[in-house]
Amino acid sequence: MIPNSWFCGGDVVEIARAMIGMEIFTETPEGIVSGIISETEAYAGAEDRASHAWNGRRTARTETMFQEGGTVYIYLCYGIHSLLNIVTNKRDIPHAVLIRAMKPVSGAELMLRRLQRDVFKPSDLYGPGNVAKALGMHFSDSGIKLGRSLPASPKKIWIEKAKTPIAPEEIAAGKRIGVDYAGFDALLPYRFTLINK
DNA sequence: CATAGGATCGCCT
DNA sequence: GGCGATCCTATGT
Repeated sequence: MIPNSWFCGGDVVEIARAMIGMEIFTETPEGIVSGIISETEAYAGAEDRASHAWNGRRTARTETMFQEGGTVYIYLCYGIHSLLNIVTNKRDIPHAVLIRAMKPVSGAELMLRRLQRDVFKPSDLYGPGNVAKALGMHFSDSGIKLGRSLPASPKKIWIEKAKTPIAPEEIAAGKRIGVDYAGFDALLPYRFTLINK
């Protein structure tokens, strides 16, 4: 299991890149599921117009991002979708990595049931809303720590290092999705994808 | 209290 | 490529 200290203090962009190929797990009363992380985006806190914490904005929702690395920040988007992020710095530095896609590994049946689907379409599990849904994570779980559950929550979430190492040329960088409102920051190459071979 | 808008998705054409 | 769903969050009065 990747220790939470690994998420404390490094460059959020490099952490987002390094998370490609890692396997993310959740355990709930329904069972254990996992997937290989295949797309991430870095959100670089106060200096990043695309971040909810831009300009140091600190509210009830974004407070979770100001916690220490290894905290899980989940928020509701468009009234429907829970989006899952891992906080990646020291306390009070609101950096986070959004998990946008993964390749199903364990618990495919449970994930498909959660998605109300018969097959993965496309073959990868694409879209941040779908990732959180398949993992059984909900915005009300925001604030949970990697590696252990909140006392009130029966859910657990953790990340393991890649079983097969990912070569640098297998990772593509590009601009982030859906952040056109962020001006120049929308053009930063903060999105990483695992190239299919 | 009222309001506008969003780090999206799936279905339709 | 376009559009509606759907509701919390942030902001303003």
